Amino acid sequence: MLKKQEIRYVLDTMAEMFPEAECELTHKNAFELTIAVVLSAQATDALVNKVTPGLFEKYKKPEDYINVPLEELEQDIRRIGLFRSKAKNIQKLCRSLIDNHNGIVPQERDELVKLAGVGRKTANVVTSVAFGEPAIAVDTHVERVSKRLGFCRWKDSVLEVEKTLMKKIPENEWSDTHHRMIFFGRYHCKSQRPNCPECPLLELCREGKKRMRKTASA
DNA sequence: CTCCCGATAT
DNA sequence: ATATCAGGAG
Repeated sequence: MLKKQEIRYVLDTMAEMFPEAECELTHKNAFELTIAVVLSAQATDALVNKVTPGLFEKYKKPEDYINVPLEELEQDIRRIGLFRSKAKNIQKLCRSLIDNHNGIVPQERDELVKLAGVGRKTANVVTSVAFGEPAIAVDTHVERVSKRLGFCRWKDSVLEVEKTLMKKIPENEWSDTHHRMIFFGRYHCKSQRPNCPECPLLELCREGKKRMRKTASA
């Protein structure tokens, strides 16, 4: 596990590597962001960003999503994958916004997670990115980076990972480091071919050193 | 836990 | 061919 001093070094190094890390899902408001994050489950941001421009041109308000047949919405998001469940969730989500929230995306995490298709991770993204609340959304990248680097234990659940990160990182740095960890995981500490040879954190990364030994002897 | 699912990288 | 992608519902 990383020591306090090492965590400071990791955070500073990531800040140097990705100084302008931010949400890469294109959106113009909280509603579009919510839809985009729901769509992004098990899909790349790049793919979602190919679909959402046309989608947001056609569907501007919650009413627009429920005023078309489910099959039509399914076809409009088909390329992203998991399209049947996502289309259904989006229509339920929009009905709930209209019925319970005056057509507006609520700011409270407790209310956000009640929406169809919105779990803890999506709620954290929305509160953080759209409403400026400190939060650490643990997605596949944050989880992988945290475990490889030793912020937490390999067996920890995503909720445990989030709790540990919140405890070990100052609250005013949550949102920035959250995005930097995503960039670090997406572009450097990748799942399939992590760039350990050029990693400035290799010396304190147990997983990285293990991988280097493996490739050296192969 | 399984299922949902197409696009892309390896 | 297979693994992975800003996960969540049942």
